[in-house]
Amino acid sequence: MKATIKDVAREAGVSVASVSRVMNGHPNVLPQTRDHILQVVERLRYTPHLGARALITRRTRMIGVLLPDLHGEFFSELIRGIDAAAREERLHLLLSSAHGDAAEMAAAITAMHGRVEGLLIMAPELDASHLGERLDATTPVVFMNSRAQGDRPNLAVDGYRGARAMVRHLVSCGHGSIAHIAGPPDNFDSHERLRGYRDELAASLPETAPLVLQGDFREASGYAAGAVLAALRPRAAACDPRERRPDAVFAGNDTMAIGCMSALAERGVVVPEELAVVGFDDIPLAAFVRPKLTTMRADIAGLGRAALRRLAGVLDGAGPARPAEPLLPPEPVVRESCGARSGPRATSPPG
Amino acid sequence: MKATIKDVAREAGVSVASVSRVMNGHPNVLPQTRDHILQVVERLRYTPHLGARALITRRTRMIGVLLPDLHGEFFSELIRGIDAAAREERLHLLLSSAHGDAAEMAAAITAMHGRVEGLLIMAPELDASHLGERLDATTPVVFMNSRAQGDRPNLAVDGYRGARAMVRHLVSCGHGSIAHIAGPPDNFDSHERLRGYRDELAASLPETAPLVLQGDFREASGYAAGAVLAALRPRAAACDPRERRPDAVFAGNDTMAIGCMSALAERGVVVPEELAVVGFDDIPLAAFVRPKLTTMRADIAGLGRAALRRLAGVLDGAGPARPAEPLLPPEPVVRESCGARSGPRATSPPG
DNA sequence: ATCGCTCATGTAAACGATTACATCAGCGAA
DNA sequence: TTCGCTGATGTAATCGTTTACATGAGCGAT
Repeated sequence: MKATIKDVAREAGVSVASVSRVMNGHPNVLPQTRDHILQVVERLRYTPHLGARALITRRTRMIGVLLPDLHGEFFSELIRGIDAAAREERLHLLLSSAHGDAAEMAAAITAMHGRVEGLLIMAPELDASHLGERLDATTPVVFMNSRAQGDRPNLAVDGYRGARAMVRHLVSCGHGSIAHIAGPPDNFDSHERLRGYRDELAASLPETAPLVLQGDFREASGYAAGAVLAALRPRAAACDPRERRPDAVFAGNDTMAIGCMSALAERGVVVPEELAVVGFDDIPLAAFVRPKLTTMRADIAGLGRAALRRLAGVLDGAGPARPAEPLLPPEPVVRESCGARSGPRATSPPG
Repeated sequence: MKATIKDVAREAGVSVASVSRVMNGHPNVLPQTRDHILQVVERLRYTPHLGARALITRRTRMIGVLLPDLHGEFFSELIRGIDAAAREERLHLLLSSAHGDAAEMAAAITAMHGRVEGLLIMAPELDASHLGERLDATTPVVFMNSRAQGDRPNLAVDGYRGARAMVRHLVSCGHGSIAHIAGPPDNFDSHERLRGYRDELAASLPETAPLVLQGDFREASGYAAGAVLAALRPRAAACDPRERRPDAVFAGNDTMAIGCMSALAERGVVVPEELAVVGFDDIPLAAFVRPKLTTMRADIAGLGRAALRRLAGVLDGAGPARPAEPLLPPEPVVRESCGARSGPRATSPPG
């Protein structure tokens, strides 16, 4: 059995109060007493029981992190950011991932009561709005990349503006028809990026119809979409515009973009000359595929870091002020896969 | 302030014991009493304070996960496996990542005392052996991919055998000279894979000298290594064998392999015809790069899952028996980048 | 009526810390 | 000597639970 404060007190011939005082660095304890207690602490290998301490101080310094079923680099980057900030703030992370539905998430929240001081939640499911009711008003919560939850803080990358900027960039590269590989339906990020694609397309290329391929943010779905695109008639041979392959495809994230390029390469469709491909997120790997992927940098780690800092702020009494969080603006990083460097293409050859 | 068990008891006109009993599903409570209490619980939105419960039951159902500075998909896959198993075992995860040195890790362990019932530690630093002293003998620990720590359980992917198998495969593809891109020094995994490379090279290709390029498991270091390899003289033009480019390169992990291929493609070295490239881990992306990456499947998620189950086992009294854990055997997944499909090459053209 | 049993419920002692308050020694001033 | 102050230390309440044990009601057997 592990040593408790009582063991130390008995062994040192002092009261538990004194031990507590030296453990917490309080003044008003004789140097010799302190030294003696410290020796006993060392000898007994005493470590304070943080659970017991938390019970009375009402500070656990733990925060719960609830994440959906995230994949690949997005997940690691997010955690990396959160973890780094938590370290700075001397906070600990209770991680609970892979939440399918709101019910499961509610269960996880219950499981955290009395353990955490605050919650960091990423609930990209569009129907997660009734989740706000499940959490009592007393525990501070910061959302990430979620649909607005009442007036609770919500930090998000601005997928809508990012998507519009990306489509605009493709148009400026001379691409006259642009498809989109969407992320999972009912996902907030997918939704925003799709919405941005639609709106910018309508604004910049009003004569063309949107072409949306359904994906799920994973490699394989990007691959499948790539196969579909490869099967369409190249522009030159096109007759019915509906069977014509677009000039460019904007994937909802980098992972799908890479999957898509894989399918294209396999079928001999050369990127970007025959079909430009761009992504979203700027995962580390984006710079290391061939051709290098043009994408929107989302700074996912920064998002995690900012969210945790925000939460730490309200924990320290900065208060839940400023309910409307500014959306983090993603910025374009132009590499090769968009065809920008090969110069603008002819906009629309006849026939 | 949140409702406590006392509030419920008072409100329902019963004792705290009764409330506790219904909350824990004990028998011996009148159905009508139970129903009444349940109603009050609902009305007051009472949730048991798990910290307080843990204090007396001595079961927190939390386990601490200590990870080094992991990157990319390896990290996500590992967490995914751990998390899935934890969910099954109704355990919660206290995550602490990015531990540079043993001192920082010791601090993290202290910070977990009294919160967790057991520890899952990945300490690939070779000098982490004195870490065992830091943890008292009473808390169960399971290591992952670490150098053996006394007789504590240690689950690991067999990097040594995996590396040998991979080198053997390259040889069987007809490659007569093989380089290696090593992971970070002082890392257990790097070390094992490098050792496997060396030993198998000595066994299968005794006439050739090993060529080891230093990397750090990240994309950029693989890229740098690729640049070095591209600069070497192609086999045909070779004079001094030390300046001759090898036939194949075995990267310490997939991430570096992908970085390496990126550099090669950029410099016009075609994979696998001019230089075969293989990796290790089989991250999801490995199947979606061009050419598709041949690698050793490590089942990282499976490792995490197994480690957590093992820990749950000793928690439930299965005991710390069977100290020597079998190493998980990685298996080769042959795709395109090794040149296997293009048939065996001429082993050694004259000159 | 008494005994003894079962079963629902209540009382109070833990768990391991923190901390307000009490106590007490030492000491200088009146 | 006595008072009051200061500063070190001890006592005990407290945090929100669980649970061993006590209590007491109901009831069939004697």
